Amino acid sequence: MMDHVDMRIVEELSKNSRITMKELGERVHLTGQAATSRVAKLEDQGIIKRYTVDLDLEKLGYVVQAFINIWTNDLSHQPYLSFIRTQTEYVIRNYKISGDSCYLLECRFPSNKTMDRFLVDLNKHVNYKLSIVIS
Amino acid sequence: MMDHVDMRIVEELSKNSRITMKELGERVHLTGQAATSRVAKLEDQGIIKRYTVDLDLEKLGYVVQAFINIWTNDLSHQPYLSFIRTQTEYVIRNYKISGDSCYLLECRFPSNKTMDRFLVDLNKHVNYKLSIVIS
DNA sequence: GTTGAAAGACACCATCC
DNA sequence: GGATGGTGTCTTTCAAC
Repeated sequence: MMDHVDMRIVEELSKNSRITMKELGERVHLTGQAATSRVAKLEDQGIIKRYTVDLDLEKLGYVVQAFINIWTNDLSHQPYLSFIRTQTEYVIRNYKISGDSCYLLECRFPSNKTMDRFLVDLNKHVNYKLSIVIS
Repeated sequence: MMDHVDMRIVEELSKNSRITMKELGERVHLTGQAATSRVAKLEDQGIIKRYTVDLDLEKLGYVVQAFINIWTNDLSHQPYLSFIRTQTEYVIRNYKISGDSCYLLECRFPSNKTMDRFLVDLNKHVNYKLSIVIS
């Protein structure tokens, strides 16, 4: 499926996904057209899911970043899962994990005040342990 | 600094960073030139850090994804920090966090065997608690 | 921030190896 | 699978408003 050239392509696109296909081709010693068709295949296979940007969350006004471990004794996790689906502004990702806790929730908040409000609401559904990201 | 149009631009580029400036302009009701200059400003301000891709790690052969909480009693964290800098293939991100543990390490591995080797080496520098990502 | 026009670069197509 | 050549589109850089 993936050969070394595909690996190099994925690597280069991770570094800068807005380069032209011609430029990408040169970096992996291919013509632009060959690069284009390989990238199209990677997209079709779902290996490349989407093209996106790395943003500076602090500069965007999200001053607080946090990881929140989630515990719940309920057999159904639906109340929790429904709740976080309503909080897309603050929730970056929600991982189901093995180990002590049930989920690991990655969040960002514009202030401690909004985080506090979020945690109060979260606490209606589950127990949690908060870890603030320092760097 | 950031107005609503800039917010919309960042939003659209998050969804697809490979659209043309003309297309981006249309989506936020601007001309291509105006979109280009706004994006250039966002890049200069460091709000847009880089253009990248979302990859399917499983399809790339990284079958195991894990979060690892790190504890250390050493005053200097340098041995640990030096170690993870040598493990760029497996380490996605390393967060310094508040709370119980010192760091939260996000990793991916092509197999349980490679993860085990990593953990054995990691254990020479710090104590850890492993959480495997299920979904 | 918009419009318009120029040159250059790129993407996409079919065709070929 | 990859390379070549032609056409239409986009980008870039001016200008003036």
